Amino acid sequence: MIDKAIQAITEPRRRDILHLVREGELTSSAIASHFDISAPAISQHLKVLEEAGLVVVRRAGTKRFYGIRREGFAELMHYIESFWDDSLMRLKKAAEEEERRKHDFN
Amino acid sequence: MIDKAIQAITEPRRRDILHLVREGELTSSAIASHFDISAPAISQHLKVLEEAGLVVVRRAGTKRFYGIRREGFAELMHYIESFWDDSLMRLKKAAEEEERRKHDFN
DNA sequence: CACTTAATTAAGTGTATGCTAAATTAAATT
DNA sequence: AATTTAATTTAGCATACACTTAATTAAGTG
Repeated sequence: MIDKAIQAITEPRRRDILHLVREGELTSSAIASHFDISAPAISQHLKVLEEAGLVVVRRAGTKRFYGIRREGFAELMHYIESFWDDSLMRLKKAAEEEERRKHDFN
Repeated sequence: MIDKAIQAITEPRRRDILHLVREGELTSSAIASHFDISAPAISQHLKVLEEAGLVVVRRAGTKRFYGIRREGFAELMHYIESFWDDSLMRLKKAAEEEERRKHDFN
């Protein structure tokens, strides 16, 4: 799932879509009106975002309202964080090691 | 830069490379030995990661040591966080609103 | 039940991207 | 200076992906 989420946010227009729906639910056509690409193109992007777990759909009659899915972003953040945390810890240890060596030589 | 960083972590092999160098600096060939693709392919991936600001190179003789660049991941995290925070705040407000309505009706 | 509205799925096309093998760069060794 | 080692750049190819238009689905509405 994390793979799909990362894949999904690669495309700049999909990130733009996420920025739009972050403000609140929007229909497919409302989203499309903000771009100069066709409605099907938007629909395809929304499908990718949905499959990545970054948006959710709520159907109401012929309309479909798209909104952000928090859990998806949480997963994404944790993934990035894992790199951050590990490398941070390693750097911390390296710094401490360096500090220790300094004391030994002086 | 954030665009390049996101673009960079899209490719699964590049994420694998990041996992490897997260443990500590590695040469291009050391990294290549973990994969079944050619050395040039790895080199190209490393270039993408470097241009995205996610790794740094340290040259030593004919060798080049690749290591993680924390700042790059920090940027990435902040970007993801921005979606998270905004939508979280919105949901918090929505929950409070719901709570208020409950009280009004009971 | 035909028609409109909202959206998606399908088919086809051009560009971007990851791979390979071959050529090239650059530093160290003999 | 020639050779070896480490890595990159180049050129070419195959696939993935974002778009388009046309066709299809599905839920109201006259």
